[in-house]
Amino acid sequence: MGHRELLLDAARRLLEDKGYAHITARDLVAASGTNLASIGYHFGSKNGLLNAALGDVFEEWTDALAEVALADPHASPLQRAHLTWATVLLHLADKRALLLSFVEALAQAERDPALREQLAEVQDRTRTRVAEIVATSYGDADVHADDPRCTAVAGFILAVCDGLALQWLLDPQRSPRPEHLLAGLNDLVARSQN
Amino acid sequence: MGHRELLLDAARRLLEDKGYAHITARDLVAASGTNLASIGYHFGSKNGLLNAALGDVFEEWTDALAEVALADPHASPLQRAHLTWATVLLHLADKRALLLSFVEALAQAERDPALREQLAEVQDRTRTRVAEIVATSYGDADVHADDPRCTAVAGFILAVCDGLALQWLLDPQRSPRPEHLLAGLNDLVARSQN
DNA sequence: CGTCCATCTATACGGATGTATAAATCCGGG
DNA sequence: CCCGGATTTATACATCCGTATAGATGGACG
Repeated sequence: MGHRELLLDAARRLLEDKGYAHITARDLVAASGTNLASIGYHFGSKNGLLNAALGDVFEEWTDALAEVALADPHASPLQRAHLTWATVLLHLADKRALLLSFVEALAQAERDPALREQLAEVQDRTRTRVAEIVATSYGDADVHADDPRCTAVAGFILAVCDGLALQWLLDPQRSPRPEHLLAGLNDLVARSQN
Repeated sequence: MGHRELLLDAARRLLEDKGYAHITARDLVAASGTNLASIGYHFGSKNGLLNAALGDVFEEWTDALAEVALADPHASPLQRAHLTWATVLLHLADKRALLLSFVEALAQAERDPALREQLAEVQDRTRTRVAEIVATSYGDADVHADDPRCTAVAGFILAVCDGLALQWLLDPQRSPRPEHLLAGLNDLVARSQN
């Protein structure tokens, strides 16, 4: 394996247990057994390397979620949403540093257009994907993923995912539990129909 | 005004238009017309100063939101939620750097227990406050803010707020619009009742 | 007026970091 | 075998940052 692959691997490992912002070029060298200058040679800069690695990890994470949401082909949209939220919360504990990496990257993206573009693209792809799942669960061939109803539901589900993760990051103890979310949602809608 | 107040003011100003992470001690000195050593003298450290300022700004922001949510005493919970989401999205454009400061602070909080404690406390207070509003709109004297139904709804509303803000930060163009959220929510629940 | 404490000033220190440079090494092809 | 481009190595550089230190200043008070 060349230094390129070694560095990419090390970056992924570090992202998953040290976060993004506090990884130094020398950390990457130590974890990969390569050389300081190889970072610049293969990736242009430290951030170039980190961002390349981050994209991969991010994508895998959303892949895993999509798989869960699709597990039961007969689930209703709400059931899928609930399942997704529950899964997010369930796996959060293992992925704390990774989640932190996303948050740090999000902050960093404000000053790094390339990174921002990359993250936005992943986000958009995720939204589209969720919209597709929603469309499928309509069971109506005329309803496609780009139907406003589907994108709306997708945006909503993902907003809850993001918000959940954020609240959990700050205070796991008091963060909402999935069944409460579902109850809250039902209650919210029920009360407005009186 | 002593250096203490000058620094606090400068910190708030910088937080609102430069974010958190990239403020240097020398920025604070320049913006306040004080002295490098005054930071240490009055606040112990640069982060001490920044965190003190951040707490204030954060609190004002949630105050403003609560006021909006309470504007119409006859609104249903869902109407309040919708109004809150719409308001968040509406004001986001003015508060971009501030929102970024929160995200950066959230990342920083992982390595700064005092900051984390402080942010978690504000979050908790906010959640309680929203729960109180929800309880009020039940119009039932037996339902209090600590009723699970209220805290559940509150957690849910805030999760959506957070998620919305996050998506908007990354990509304002394609972030969900409040009316779509509402439509998505209704659709989600309606479809699950078939 | 003189003392003393709080506050303010100017500067130095120590350290860490990302990147560039130049030399060494490797390896495939002629 | 040997050449040359690709890669790897070792190190130097330049910069920036947070904080500590030591002394100046100012004003309240006896």
